[in-house]
Amino acid sequence: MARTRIVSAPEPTLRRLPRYLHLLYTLRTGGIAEVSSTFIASELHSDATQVRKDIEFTNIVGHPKTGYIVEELIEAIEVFLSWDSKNYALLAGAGNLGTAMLGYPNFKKYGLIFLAAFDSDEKKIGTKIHDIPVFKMSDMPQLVKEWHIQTGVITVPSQNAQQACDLMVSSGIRGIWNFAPIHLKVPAGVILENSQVSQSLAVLSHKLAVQRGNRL
Amino acid sequence: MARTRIVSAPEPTLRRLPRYLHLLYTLRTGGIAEVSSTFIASELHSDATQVRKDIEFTNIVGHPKTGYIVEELIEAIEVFLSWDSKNYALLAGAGNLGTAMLGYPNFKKYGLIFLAAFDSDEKKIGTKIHDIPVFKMSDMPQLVKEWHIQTGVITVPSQNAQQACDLMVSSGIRGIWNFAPIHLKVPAGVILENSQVSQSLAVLSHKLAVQRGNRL
DNA sequence: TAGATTGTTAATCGATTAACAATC
DNA sequence: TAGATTGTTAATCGATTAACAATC
Repeated sequence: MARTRIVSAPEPTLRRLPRYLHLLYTLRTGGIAEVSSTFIASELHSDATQVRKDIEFTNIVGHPKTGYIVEELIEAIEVFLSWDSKNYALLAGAGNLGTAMLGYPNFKKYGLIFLAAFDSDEKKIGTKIHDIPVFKMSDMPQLVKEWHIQTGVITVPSQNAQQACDLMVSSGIRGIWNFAPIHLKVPAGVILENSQVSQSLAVLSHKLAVQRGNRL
Repeated sequence: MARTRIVSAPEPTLRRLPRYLHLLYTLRTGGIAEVSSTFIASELHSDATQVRKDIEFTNIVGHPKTGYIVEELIEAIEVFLSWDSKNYALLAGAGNLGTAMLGYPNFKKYGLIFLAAFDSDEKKIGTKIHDIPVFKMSDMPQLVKEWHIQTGVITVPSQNAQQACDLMVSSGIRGIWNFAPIHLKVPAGVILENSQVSQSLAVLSHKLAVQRGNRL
């Protein structure tokens, strides 16, 4: 079976696709089989042309008058985001945030499967958190190879983040998802994605301040 | 003292400012008093002109040849993001993620202070999580007024998120920080910021897939 | 001074939005 | 058919990047 070559899309598109997907899941649950870009746009306070442009990247074709088949669209977006196949992951830093990540039920939907956690705390090593075994840091290189882990999640404190990152890189991790509020240095070829709550909070608290200022 | 009116900035700028701030904290800890846009750009793999443009929004003025005073810049960014003043918050949904949020030590730096958590689980109501008391949902309107809470964090499951959101809005919450993977409807005037891990993961897993495709 | 840096204007780039023929 | 929608080209918008005079 010829698999269509996945080409890259602009980041804004990549960030919007999960929003469409969540809406489509709701529609499917409601037994709705077809959906138009107009409807998606009005539900998400977006623009119909933008929705169509975004959908185009997934190589799906719609039908004039009726729109897109919900089931087809779901599958196309899942394939495009690579959420249809398993993405084995490890996590470094089994603290509050790390524990929450290991127990987050939605990751399975996104193909992300945690096989191992790593921590430097002796008391945690050898235990299981949400059914995932915790290992000592030095076990990482071996387990990455044995279990074909390609994604590493960093939930250690800032001051240990670069060290954890370096260990992941030297272990053979291909993509790093960083939750520590610090800029990590990675070699070319390793993909780094920062998910920093501080960025999101900055937008919210600044907007709140502007709003307060406007009502003075 | 005349306080400069805070004007809005583009979202990309707002998202970059915390990155500068984290670097500046590191510099301050290292005893460095001055920094140039060139240096910040090279450290963060960014562009010096962009750094200067971003900094301009904070109304700080630099010095030719030497750059900016680290201490001044830190304060200006903190003021601009409104991280210098207290932002009282509540959280709805004291599960795995909610518990992690309540215990996240960095929020204090960003001015975010949790005064109350809300949950529908009888067993959690009346207890404390990371020193923050857990109330029943129906107590929300009264506590928001009494404690002047203006920010609400949503960490409930998707199917309960809109309900939690509506309760926050009717209680008088001005800004909502949503972690549920669903599109929330809020009235005009209420600020909604989505911090959805799925968006960040979409970027990472798609890039990983493209990289894999390129090496076939 | 010479040279590094800022502040700012102009040029470029890329994403969003508008317009509309093709389709069913 | 009439009318709603797609797919796509063109126009607009806004952010990024380049260029450079002013500054110390």
